[in-house]
Amino acid sequence: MTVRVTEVEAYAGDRDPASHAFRGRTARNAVMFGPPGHLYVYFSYGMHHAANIVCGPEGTASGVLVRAGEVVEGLDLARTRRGPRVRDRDLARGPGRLAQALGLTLADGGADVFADGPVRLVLDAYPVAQPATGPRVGVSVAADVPWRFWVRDDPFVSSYQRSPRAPTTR
DNA sequence: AGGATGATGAAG
DNA sequence: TTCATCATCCTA
Repeated sequence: MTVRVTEVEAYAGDRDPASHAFRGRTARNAVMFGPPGHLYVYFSYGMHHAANIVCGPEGTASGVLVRAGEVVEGLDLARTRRGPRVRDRDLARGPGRLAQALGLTLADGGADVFADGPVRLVLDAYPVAQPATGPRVGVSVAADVPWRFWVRDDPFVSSYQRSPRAPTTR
């Protein structure tokens, strides 16, 4: 299966209160402290997996959450994994959906995305000249940091930034 | 608008 | 050993 990534979020390890690695190394986030190019998969809300790619040098614990993409090859497999009622546009639109389409689970954590394995990251010089940026999804802390990046006007990005919830007074 | 559902980690 | 907290998605 091939997925064109359309949306990502950056997490800056110990300097980023929104990062899983902010409070130091644990069994779950240990991969993030390792060398870059490896998969950090976590399980959230009791039902969804989400995939990150470790991107800092060893010991730095930064990562990129792959939030959405377009399944451009292997649609049948993606449809099988996601279910018959899912529209093609929604096959990998969202972190949990993308992980499910790729068949990723906790067992895939630590995999090297630049080596032979369950997932491979290919840099094909796809030009994203002016990516849109904005605050990250679901993080209440460090909401001022625009570390979410997506392909502008691409239908295969998750829908949150289209309907940014108005600043609620609380 | 709200419920599901389980790993995780901090507290006790 | 509990318990609140989630870098969410689905159904209503």
